Amino acid sequence: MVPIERPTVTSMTRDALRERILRGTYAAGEPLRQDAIAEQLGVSRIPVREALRLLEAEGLVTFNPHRGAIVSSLSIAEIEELFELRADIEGDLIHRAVPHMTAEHFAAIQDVLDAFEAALRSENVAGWGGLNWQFHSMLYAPANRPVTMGVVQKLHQHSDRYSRMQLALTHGQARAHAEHCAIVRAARRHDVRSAESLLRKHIQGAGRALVEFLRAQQADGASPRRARHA
Amino acid sequence: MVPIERPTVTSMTRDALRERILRGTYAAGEPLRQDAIAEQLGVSRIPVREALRLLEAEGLVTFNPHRGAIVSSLSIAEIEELFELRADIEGDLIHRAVPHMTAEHFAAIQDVLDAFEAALRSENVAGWGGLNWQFHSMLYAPANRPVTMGVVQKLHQHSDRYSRMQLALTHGQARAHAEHCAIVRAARRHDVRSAESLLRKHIQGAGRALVEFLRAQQADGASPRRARHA
DNA sequence: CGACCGTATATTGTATCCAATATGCGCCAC
DNA sequence: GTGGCGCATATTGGATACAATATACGGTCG
Repeated sequence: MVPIERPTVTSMTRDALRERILRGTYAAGEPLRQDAIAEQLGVSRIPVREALRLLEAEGLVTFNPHRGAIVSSLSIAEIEELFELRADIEGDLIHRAVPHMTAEHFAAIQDVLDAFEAALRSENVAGWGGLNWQFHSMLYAPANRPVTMGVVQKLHQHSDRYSRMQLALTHGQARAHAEHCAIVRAARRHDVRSAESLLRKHIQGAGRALVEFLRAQQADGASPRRARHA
Repeated sequence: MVPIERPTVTSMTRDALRERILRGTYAAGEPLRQDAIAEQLGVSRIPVREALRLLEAEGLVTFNPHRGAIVSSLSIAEIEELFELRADIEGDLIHRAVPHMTAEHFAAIQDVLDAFEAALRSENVAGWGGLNWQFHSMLYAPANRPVTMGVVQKLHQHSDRYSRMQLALTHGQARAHAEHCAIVRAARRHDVRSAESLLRKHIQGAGRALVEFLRAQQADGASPRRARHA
């Protein structure tokens, strides 16, 4: 049994800010003025500061002492690395998970896949990020590797932020969904090697597509202000 | 050029608390009363709270809404997993790093090794943790993988906490030092496979020794209060 | 005699207020 | 005219004070 979520102003502020950063409402490199945010959300600055610190921990925000927080951004090289790292770690996870998968696991995974397809049809971009993580985490859950899962969740947080824009613009969601289904089919056959290989290709492919997209965008001269992540 | 460190009360509080947790002054599962800490350090509760949040991000403490923070602890299974994960990620890092190592890298690494040996002789347990991370991070730096390095640093933070007690009590430091030297020798030969293999064994061995140590300690009935990490 | 409910206390969560620091502009000297 | 110094302002960092929530104890009812 999991303890019920008891929301505090800080946690709600954190969620609100995270959503805005992920949606791109606050662009990368943009400064996050504490009092402005506090006023917008109708709270005091204290929970805003704590929320920003939490987001710093998640890597979404970077603090400069006495100068405030900015939306952190990764260089294209770092994004590339991020997806390579994910492919490695998650490949290992699914490798460990597949042998332990039961009918219940597959049923739960199928539910998420269905929800994903529904979101795809209704073009619900916002819901996509959450469902994607749900899918991946359920896929790895049978591996029973809580520490690794914690790491992966943070990496996902980062990559989702960039994935969202790319997928929304290039119709990558349909492809992602198809690849998800293929991975699950391999897992159902208990074909460990195929499942791992498909997953790795899935992640690497998404990374490559994203990097390509970003390079093209950058070449357009639409270079937003740069602000490197500490 | 790296921006100079501009200390704030929050960051100093964070460092003080981290040191205490790492040293074991605050045992695992122990509740961290904000006002008590604030009074001890002669600051108000605000920086204490922020420091605790930062440490939460590092995984050293766990927050329970309205019930406060406790020193987080990992189960033995999780510690085992932690070291396996480290072996995987760091193995990959050194694999990438060795081909790019230059004479300057080796010189810098040798300095750390020497400092390590000095610390070993003077039985400076406190300095050990920092030097160990310095050694490992310099070993991986030529791989130029900043995102992965960030992940690894956090994993080290965790494992160092447990390593310290084990190494201090079982004279594992000498062995660790010898293994470090062997890894560097392989790297100097540009023998990628050996370096990676030695590193993996180094980490896995440390993990196994630690787990053994913890199991023995636990069997002694000296089981401290359990408080699982969320 | 036991279980449940209410209140009292301790602790965290949040707001308001003050201090310290960074940035930008204008003035002055050279 | 240009470079540097100093003040003004905006913004964050920190302290104090207050509100909300959780735990524990004791009383009461079944």
